[in-house]
Amino acid sequence: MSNSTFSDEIQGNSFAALFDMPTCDQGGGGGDQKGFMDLLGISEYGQSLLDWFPTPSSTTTTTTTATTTATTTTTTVPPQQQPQEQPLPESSEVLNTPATPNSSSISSSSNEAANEEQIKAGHEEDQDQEKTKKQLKPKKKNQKRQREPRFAFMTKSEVDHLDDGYRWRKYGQKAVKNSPYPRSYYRCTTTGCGVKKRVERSSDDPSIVVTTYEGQHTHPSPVTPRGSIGLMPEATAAGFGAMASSFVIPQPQYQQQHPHHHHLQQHPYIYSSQLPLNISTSTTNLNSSSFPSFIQDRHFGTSSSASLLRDHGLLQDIVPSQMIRKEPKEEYNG
DNA sequence: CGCATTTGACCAGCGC
DNA sequence: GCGCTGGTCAAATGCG
Repeated sequence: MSNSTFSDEIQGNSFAALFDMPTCDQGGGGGDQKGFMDLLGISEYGQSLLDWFPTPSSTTTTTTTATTTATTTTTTVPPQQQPQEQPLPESSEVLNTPATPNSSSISSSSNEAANEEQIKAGHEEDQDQEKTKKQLKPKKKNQKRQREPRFAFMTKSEVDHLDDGYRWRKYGQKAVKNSPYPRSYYRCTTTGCGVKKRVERSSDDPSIVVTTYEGQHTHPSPVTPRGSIGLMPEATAAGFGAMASSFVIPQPQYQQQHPHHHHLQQHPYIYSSQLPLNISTSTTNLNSSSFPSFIQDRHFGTSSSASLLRDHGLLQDIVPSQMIRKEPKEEYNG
């Protein structure tokens, strides 16, 4: 079931957050009506939070600290919550994430590097071998297919495929076991960029879309999202409802090299996979230690935090994966 | 015409 | 070894 899939990553230590997307996309919101969410998640590599979402400004170290220090409060989801326990093939990587911040950072970094190498090599190989007409990828049997670091996030949206500023090409769709909703596979269309993402709906709550990114873009976002959130920081801080255009995945390198990519700064919520998932839907908790302080520091600042706190309703949509999985059942059953 | 999507087939990994 | 499932490929099709 799709549940197991997400929860795999979620349990493993990937982060999960739920956002209530404004449904402007349906109502003729005009423009890039794709549901927008500004939450960024990190999965297996706690440290990679930085890699994925480095602080655009100068608070990088803050993020690092917050990410690593939070490791003690990892929330694990009791297996029995899953109607069907399944082996977690994907999560194997996720779950194997080193528990120690340091090791995670190191392994993560090395992994990334290694992965990149492999990706490049793989691409060349593929292009050669693929030309041999679907001779069926002579994948290396010796070593398991290496997966890139992934992170998943949940979005409450009517739109399956969120516009994140990059161009994606759908290359597959599969029915998900125990889920009425199919899973779609996308690949970044940019040459040489092997980033992939999967999009599927939660079987528990159809309104929730789970997007899993795999790999890192090797290029800047080709598309400057309209409504560039970066142009309306206040609106962003004020809440998701005000944001309309797209979900932007920041690219570390380019972000730093191209500070004009303001929209990349629009990530009010960054969850470390190792942060407590029991972030209550209550905004109170957002203010407490259970909510990564760096998030506020980085993205909201003091004034923004105030705005944040005012957005009680919107923030309530950020719920831990546990709740996402449990609540619907209760609701539906009750 | 070029690009994106759809969709059936195929392969790899894993559990039994 | 077999079957199941996830992931990928690529031809066919659709769309601007």
